[in-house]
Amino acid sequence: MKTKTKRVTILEVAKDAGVSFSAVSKVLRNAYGVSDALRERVNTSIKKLGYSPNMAARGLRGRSFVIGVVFPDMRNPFLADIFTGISSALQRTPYQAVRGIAGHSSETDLTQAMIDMQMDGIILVSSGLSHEQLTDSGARIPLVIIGNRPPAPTTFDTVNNNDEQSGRLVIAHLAKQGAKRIAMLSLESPTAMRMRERGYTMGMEENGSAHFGTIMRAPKLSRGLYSGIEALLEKRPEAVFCWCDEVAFETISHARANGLRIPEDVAIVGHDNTAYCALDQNSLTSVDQSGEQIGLNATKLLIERLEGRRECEQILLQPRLVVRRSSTIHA
Amino acid sequence: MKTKTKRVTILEVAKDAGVSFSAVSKVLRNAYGVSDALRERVNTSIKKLGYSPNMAARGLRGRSFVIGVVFPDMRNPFLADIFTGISSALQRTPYQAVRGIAGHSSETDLTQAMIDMQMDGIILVSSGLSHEQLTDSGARIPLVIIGNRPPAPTTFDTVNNNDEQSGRLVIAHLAKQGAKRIAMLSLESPTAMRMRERGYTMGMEENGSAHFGTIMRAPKLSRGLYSGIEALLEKRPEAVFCWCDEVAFETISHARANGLRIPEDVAIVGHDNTAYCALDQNSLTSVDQSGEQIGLNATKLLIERLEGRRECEQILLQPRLVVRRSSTIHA
DNA sequence: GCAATTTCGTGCAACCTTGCACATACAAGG
DNA sequence: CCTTGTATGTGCAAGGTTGCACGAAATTGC
Repeated sequence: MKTKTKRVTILEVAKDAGVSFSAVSKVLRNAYGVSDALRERVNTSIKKLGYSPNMAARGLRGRSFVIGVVFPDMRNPFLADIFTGISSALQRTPYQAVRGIAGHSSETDLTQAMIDMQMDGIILVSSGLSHEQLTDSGARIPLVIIGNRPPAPTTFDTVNNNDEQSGRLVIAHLAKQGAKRIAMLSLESPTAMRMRERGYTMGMEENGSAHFGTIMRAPKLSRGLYSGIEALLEKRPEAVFCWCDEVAFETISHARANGLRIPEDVAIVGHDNTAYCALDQNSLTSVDQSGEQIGLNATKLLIERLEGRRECEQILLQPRLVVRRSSTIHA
Repeated sequence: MKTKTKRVTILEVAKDAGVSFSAVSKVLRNAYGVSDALRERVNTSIKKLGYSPNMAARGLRGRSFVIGVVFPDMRNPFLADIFTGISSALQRTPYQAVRGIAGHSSETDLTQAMIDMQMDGIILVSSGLSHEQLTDSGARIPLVIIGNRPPAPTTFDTVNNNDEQSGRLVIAHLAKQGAKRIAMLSLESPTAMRMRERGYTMGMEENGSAHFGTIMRAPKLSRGLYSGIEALLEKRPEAVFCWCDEVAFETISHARANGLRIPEDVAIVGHDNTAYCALDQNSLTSVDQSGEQIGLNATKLLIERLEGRRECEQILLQPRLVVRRSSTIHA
């Protein structure tokens, strides 16, 4: 009953094919010095026995061909877009992706765990880690950071949306429609938010309404925000710029519950242009930062790193505003 | 420049502590036969050198203490609830969780990859694999299935919502309000959906409106559904029961866009009671199947398995209807 | 005080793979 | 026919850990 089905190893394949196990290894790695005949024979045996290499053993010796992706949570659908990009970039490569979610275990723990599992490299999304911690991690393992733009990284690559531009786009759009009292709901942690706030502030200054510069920060994406939104709406802003769509949806909900019309009483703008924005009940204006592009680029950078690049690289992508009813004050 | 910072190994810890490396291993595994003094000394060295065991090497020999979780996609927030449950169940155990997303790579590939990575066990969520495939996988590695209820599993455990009950709850609720023409939007793949459909059908029969039993199935959660929803709404059902909240939100969007009032013209009910249901713009009636409980139970079962249990176990959780405005026809 | 038992540590094989150094065979060049 | 070269395959160490078998010392029993 306890048929703990022994794994088929490279050795058994070798025996079956009647060659040395080194030869099998060569075929697997398609290394130099194997005749077509041998390759054929080995491949047949592999298929016959249903062999697949043990990643742990492989990782112990050289590369594991597994890369880790660390997300801050799994509730934000924008992260799904990023992952789509990562997956498709990995499509024609020998690499596999594995994901971890911070939030429960800490980000440092998770990163360490991934190093322990012999991952070849890590993509860290919207990390709350300090510049110092990132530098440290980057020294230990090839690292690409998404959504966090420290001044001058020396040990890792970054891919970011131009968050400053995001903020300015939104404010410019709202200002053009006459809005002056524009509030922002932001987030404490990733430094990308600081950039977005900067864009907001600059936009407000250009707009001549710097006096209303109201930024409210939450520690992280969570339900607890509600009370903050309540308080914010009581100040009666003409518009609210939310750091992500999910918060914007909540803001819409709250505005409606308080009898405010959208966009007449309060215009609302989100960020990320996730799928739900297009739903009629939301019809949310949002800044599109193609998550897929971001994921794609990050993966490209990481693979380049793994192939040997040593200098750091930074990619900045340009956002694009998608206007919908939630901010179309004058229809 | 290429300071590929060598990992600290168990050997260096041993040297630092002035003991054999086997002794260090004993401390790590807190095995029998270590004095407090030695334990102390080793732990100090571990901390001093910042040592952490190499999981790959560990996995090569015995258990890796990593379990894999396979999700069908990462867009459904209900999965986040499940993961929360899994994480908290893992909290006080030595196990770590790692996640993979099917959809790009196939589920079988992913499962195989996890076996290759020496994971100790796997939790498979809403898998589309056949009973046969599951049985096969279960024979190779400890396996718990969530959201898929094959007749009589022999090699794996299952945790499920009572989906039949879900369907009946919904129909009973709608029927009580006088609805007769109730449609259902379902999904092809996991067998759990068949159960939910069964509940719907039984409910419709009890309700005396079996003649309208309209079930529309999509291959998987995706945008493409839209056309199907259009067609369905044209049949003018009094209510639509959607297999998950996301589809319900889309249905709401479509109904609104077509000038239908909710719930007067068409009532809408979702499933999973995800966070967005409570938003004012959705206010979606939904069946609550505590994802957290499901994740918790699945993890418990898996750990029991890893600790040696051999008989299969099946857990069935009872759902609960949460009524909101989207189905409150007579306010 | 000697044997028996317990407690604490050490030695070493095994896990499965990679990748280099090496052996063999066969062809071509002189 | 011997030398050199190339193509193909084999042998083996190494990688970091676990866990068992085994010594050595300390404790106990009588």
